[in-house]
Amino acid sequence: MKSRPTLKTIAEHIGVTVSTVSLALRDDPRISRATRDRVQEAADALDYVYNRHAANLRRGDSATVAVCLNELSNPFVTEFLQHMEAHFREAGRMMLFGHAHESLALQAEVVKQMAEHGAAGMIMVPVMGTTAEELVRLQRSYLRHCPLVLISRDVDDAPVDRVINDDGLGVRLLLEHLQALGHRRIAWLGGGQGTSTARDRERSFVEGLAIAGLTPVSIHHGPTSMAFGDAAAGPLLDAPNPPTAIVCFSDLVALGVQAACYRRGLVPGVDISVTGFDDMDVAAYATPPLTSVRVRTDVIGQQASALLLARMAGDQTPPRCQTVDPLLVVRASTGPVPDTPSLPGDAL
Amino acid sequence: MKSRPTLKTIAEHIGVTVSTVSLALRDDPRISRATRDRVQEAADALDYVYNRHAANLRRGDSATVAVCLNELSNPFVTEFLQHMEAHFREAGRMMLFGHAHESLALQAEVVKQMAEHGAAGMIMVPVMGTTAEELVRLQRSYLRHCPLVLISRDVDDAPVDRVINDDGLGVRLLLEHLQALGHRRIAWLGGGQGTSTARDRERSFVEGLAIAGLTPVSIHHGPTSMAFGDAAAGPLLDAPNPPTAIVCFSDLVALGVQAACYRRGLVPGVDISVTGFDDMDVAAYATPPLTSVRVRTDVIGQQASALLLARMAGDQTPPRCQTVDPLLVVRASTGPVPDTPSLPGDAL
DNA sequence: TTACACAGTTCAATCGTTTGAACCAATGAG
DNA sequence: CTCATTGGTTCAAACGATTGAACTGTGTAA
Repeated sequence: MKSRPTLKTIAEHIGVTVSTVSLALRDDPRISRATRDRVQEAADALDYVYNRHAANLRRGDSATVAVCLNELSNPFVTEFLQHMEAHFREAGRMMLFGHAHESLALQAEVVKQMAEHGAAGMIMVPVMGTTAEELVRLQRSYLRHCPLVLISRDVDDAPVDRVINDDGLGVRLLLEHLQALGHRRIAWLGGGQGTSTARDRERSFVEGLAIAGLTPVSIHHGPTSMAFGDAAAGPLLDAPNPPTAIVCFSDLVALGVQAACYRRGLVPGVDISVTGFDDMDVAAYATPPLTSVRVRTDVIGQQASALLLARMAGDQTPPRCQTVDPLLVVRASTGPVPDTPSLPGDAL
Repeated sequence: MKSRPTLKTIAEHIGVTVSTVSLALRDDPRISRATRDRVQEAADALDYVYNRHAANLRRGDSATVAVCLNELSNPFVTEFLQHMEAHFREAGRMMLFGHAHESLALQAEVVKQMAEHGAAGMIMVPVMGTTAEELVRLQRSYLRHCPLVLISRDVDDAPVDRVINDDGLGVRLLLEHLQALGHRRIAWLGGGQGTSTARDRERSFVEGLAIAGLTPVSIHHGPTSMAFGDAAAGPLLDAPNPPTAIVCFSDLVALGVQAACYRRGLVPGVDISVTGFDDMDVAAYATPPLTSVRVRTDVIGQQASALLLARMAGDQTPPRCQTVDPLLVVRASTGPVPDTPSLPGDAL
C-alpha cells in the first residue's frame, strides 16, 4: 500500500532539496550535469510519476485539451477524434473526452466538467440546436479565457473560431455529376434539423437544382442514421414515378437507402442513383461502392488543432471561419438515367 | 483579462472565510442553510468554476478515469468508447482518452501520460503483442495502485481484470449455422496476429471444423481492415475450386470480402456464404446484410466500468476474467451451398 | 451562577510542484 | 586581502481546495 513517490521522496533519497529535484527533472541549466543525472537516476529507480495536478495548480495553466463530440455512433465523427488525438499527442497534450449525445443539456454539463478539469482549450462539434447565445454563455460561465474551436458544424453569428467543410461546394459537385448523367428527377433525404450542415446542404441542393431549372422531387428530414435512410427510402422507391436519383445528407443515410434498394431488387447505379456525403471509410466498400463527397476530416482536424494551439499560445486576432474544400468521389452507386419506358409527357 | 474566481473570491465577496465557502458548496451540514444559500448565490453570480486540480491534490485522489484504445479506425472499437463514456458520466467521472495506434511504444507513452494526469482507474484494449510482463511493468512503473481493466482482448496470464467476449462460443455458433446449411469447404480470413481474439477465433475455427471431420480450405492472416478482406478474398474466389463459405475474423474483413464478391458478380448468400464477427452497426445494412456474431459491447462496457469502479472503491479480491456470451445474428450473407455441378469425387 | 452542549464558523496545516530571491562557496580581478 | 562574479543549490511563498481541530456565542441543564 505504498503511495507514489514525490519530488520529496527523490530529494530525501539523494540528499538534496525538492527545488533541486524539480529543476533537475526539467533540465534547468541552473542545475549541474552531475546532480541532474543523479536525480534522474533516482527518479527512474523509484518509478517516479510526475504529478500534473500539482504542477498545473502552481503554474496556473494546463496542457490538456478537451474534445466534445455531438454523437459517437457516427463513424464519420470518430474520424475527427482520431486525427485530433494524433495532432494533440504530437503537441504533447492530453485529451479530455466528452460526448454530448446530441443533447444541449448534456453538452453544457460536459463543457462544465471539462472546465473544472482545467482544459486549456476546447474543440467541439456543437449539438443540434446550439445557438450563438448558448456558446457565449458557455464561454462566459465555464470557459472564461479558454479558447474554443468548432469543427464540422457552424453556428450562425457565433463569435468563435470554426473550421468547417464547404458543404455548398460538395452539393454542387454532386449535382453537376448527376446532371451530367442525365438525372432530372432528384430527391433529397436530409439529416438532423438544427445543424448548419443539414441546412447548408439542403439549401445548396434546392438552389443548385433551381439553377438548372429543376425542383426537388421530394425532401425528407430525419436523423443521420442508416435506419432513417432505410425507412425513408421505401415510399420514395415504391412511388408510381420514383426519382432517378436520391441525394442523401450523409453516407449513413445513403447506406440505409442502399439497403432499401437491395430488398426491392433495385441496384444502385443501375436502376437508381444514390449519393452519400462524408465519404467515411465504409463508403468505398459498400455494395455497390458509394459515390460520395469526401470531407477532409484530416485537414479539418489538423487546421482546428493548429488554430486552437495558436489561440492557447495567445493569438488574439478576431475569430476566424476556415472552410475546407471537399472532393467528389465517383463510384458505382451512380450511373446514367435508366431508359425505362417513361410515360410520355413525363419530362421536366 | 480577468482570471477565474476562486473560493477566496467568493469568500471575500460575502464576508466569510474560504473554509465556509468550501464546506457550503459541498452542502456540508455544518454550514447553516442561510450561509449555504448566500454562498451558492455568489458562486453563481461570479461564474465560479470548481478547480479539480486543487481538490484532487489536496484529497490525494481523483475522479478521472482513463480509456486507452488500441485502434480508433475500427467502428467496433468506438462502440466501447460510447458505452463507457455513458457509464462513467453517470458515475460522475470524467474520461481521459488515449489512442495507442496498435503500437506498444505509444501504448506505454499514453499510459504514462494518463498516470501523470492522475487517472484513478484505467480501461484498456491492449495493443497487439502486449504481454503479461508489459502489463505488469506498466502497472508498477506508472499505475501503482491504480486499477486496470482490460476489455475485448485478453492477455495470457496477466494478473489483471478483464472482460472479454466468448470468442470460442461465437465461432462455434457460426460453424453450426454454416454446417446446417451444408457447407463443408470453409475458409478462414483472419485478423491481426498477436491478439487473443485473432488466436482464439482461429483456434476455435480449426477445432470446430475438426470435430465435424473437416479441415479448413485455407487460412489467411492480415490486418483487421476492409482492404485486407478485399485483397485476400480475390485469390480465394478466383481459385479453381473455391470455398463455399468464408468465415471472417471481423465485420470489417467481411465487408471487404463482400466488395470483392461484388466486383466478380458473386452474390454473398447465394453464390458463396460470408460471415462477419462483431456485428457492428453497418453489418445490418450491408448488401446483403451480413450474418455475424454480435459482441455485446454494451454489456462488456457496462461490466468493465462496474468492475473498475468497484476496484477504485477498494475491492481487493483477486483479478477476475469475465466473459460475455455473444449472439449469432443470421442475415442474408449466408445461405445453402449452391448446387453447382461440382466435379465428381470432389466431396470432402 | 457555573458548566456544558451544540450549531456555526474560522484556523491552520496540508497536498506536490514551481519559481524568484536568497544564499554560499569558490574563483578571478583589482 | 577585499570585493564582485558566478555556478550551484536552497528558501519560502505561492497555487486553490480540504479538513480536523479550535474557536465563538447562544441556549439549556444542573
